[in-house]
Amino acid sequence: MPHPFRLYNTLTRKVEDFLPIEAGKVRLYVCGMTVYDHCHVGHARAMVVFDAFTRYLRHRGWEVTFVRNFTDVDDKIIARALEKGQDPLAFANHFIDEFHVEMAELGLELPTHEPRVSDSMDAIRELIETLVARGHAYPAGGNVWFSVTTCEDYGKLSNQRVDELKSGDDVQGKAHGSDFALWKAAKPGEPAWPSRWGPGRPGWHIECSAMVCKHLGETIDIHGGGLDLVFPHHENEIAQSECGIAKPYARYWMHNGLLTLSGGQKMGKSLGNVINIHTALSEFPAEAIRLYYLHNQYRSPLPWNSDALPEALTMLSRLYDALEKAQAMQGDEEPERVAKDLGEDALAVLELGRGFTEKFLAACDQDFNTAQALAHLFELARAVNRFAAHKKAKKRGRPVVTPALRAFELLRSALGLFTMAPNEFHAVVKSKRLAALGLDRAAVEAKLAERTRARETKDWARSDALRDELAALKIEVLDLADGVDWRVQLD
RNA sequence: GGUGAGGUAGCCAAGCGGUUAGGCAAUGGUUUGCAAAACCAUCACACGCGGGUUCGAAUCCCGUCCUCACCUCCA
Repeated sequence: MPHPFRLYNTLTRKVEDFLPIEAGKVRLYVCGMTVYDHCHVGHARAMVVFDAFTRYLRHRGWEVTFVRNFTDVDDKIIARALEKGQDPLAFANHFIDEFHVEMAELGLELPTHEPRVSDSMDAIRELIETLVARGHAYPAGGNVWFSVTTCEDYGKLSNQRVDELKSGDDVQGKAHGSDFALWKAAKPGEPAWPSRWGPGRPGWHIECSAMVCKHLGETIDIHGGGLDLVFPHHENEIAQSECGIAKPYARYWMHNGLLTLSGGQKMGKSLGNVINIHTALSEFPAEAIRLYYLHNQYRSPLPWNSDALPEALTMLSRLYDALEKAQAMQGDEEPERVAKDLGEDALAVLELGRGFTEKFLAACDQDFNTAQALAHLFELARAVNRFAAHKKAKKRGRPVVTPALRAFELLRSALGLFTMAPNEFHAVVKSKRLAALGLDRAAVEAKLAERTRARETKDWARSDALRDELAALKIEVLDLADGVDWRVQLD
């Protein structure tokens, strides 16, 4: 039996108990990319949030059907492709392929379905025909427009009133300034699909309505996307679908907050202030990026600056260090006995570990509050580190740290973090940071080896000089109890 | 102008009527050949401002000042 949870619903502006249409099942649709450019770190937030949310739901026992579309037929795609002398669909496909590679690298699971506009023409035309037949849409000069004034509760998601909207582009043939295109007549040289209104292509909003219906049914449980899609995109989807099928479209609307720059201004393609996810992934491990997104509540704006990823990596490294220490512990006694013998710190890590699952999932159950859920993990990690300083922890500590190890496993299955072994993680960090600074690994390791030789003969002057040289290259040397390690500075 | 979100210690950020959230930075300490990492302590009895309700408010109510987003393509 799946576990209940609560979710903020943009439609009602309240956190509500989630009630599924069909017991045990969640039908989730999330607006994906319009593929005319690279995926940036703002898009990636939405992708990671809904990937993590899906993992959490499945962990909680829900059967999730997750659909995320690609908009591969669109004005901007066509304009950009023709500018470069390329076929628009091939141009879009190129970015879809890149998106898949980057999302795999980011550690995303594939959605159940990834429909494309170009594959959904039948469903789109069918819905438009229904809307025309029902009097909610009208053809004019090869275009088909949706008539917002025929939709009684138009504006219910964004609380807009038709008569107060600034009127959009003044296109000939439109009956009302806020009417929007369902079908656009093709101009010469543009890709076109046949229809009873003449050759053309779908408008932006109709595709999602059609794909939702085709893959998930007439009414779905949760519709997600970025907060910037509330109006007009999601508002228009509701209008089209509810006028077309005369049933509610989506029961819960879940919107992720946007990435913001200094001063709170949002990051967006139109503002030209974006960082591609490819760039971030080349310099930081995927899980550091994931932690950056998930350490904030998904609805809050998330500030982006040059410290964001270094800070997230610092946090993640500390957590992996705790995991590594816990994994290194041995022993197979009764946990209570070990806790009794080794003192307060052992007892603390045992108790925090045992209480973790409940606290972690309770936070996720309350509007997917990963910020609070992760705070519990930091408490646990500190307890592990504190206990690890005990001189008998390594030999006998395993039993008291076993619940903590399970906590890290829970993070992997419920949020997609800690999917690597700690040594693997450290290796990834090193290679990405070296690449980010353009450093040569062999040269660094040669200097380190030379320094180790100097230390063996207690030639501290030489050893420290080499450490300074490495520091100048932004390499920090760590002399550990069982050898030498190093890392690349983050500032 | 319309609609919505928000203002929490140096910075970021949970909480939303009564128990130290958490992170990052900084400073001191333990440790170390010296460092780094880790741990401990401090910064932190903080909640835009002014009233009110309450035994009790960051949390509720009224007023007020700011910030951001959407209303045009945007995750």
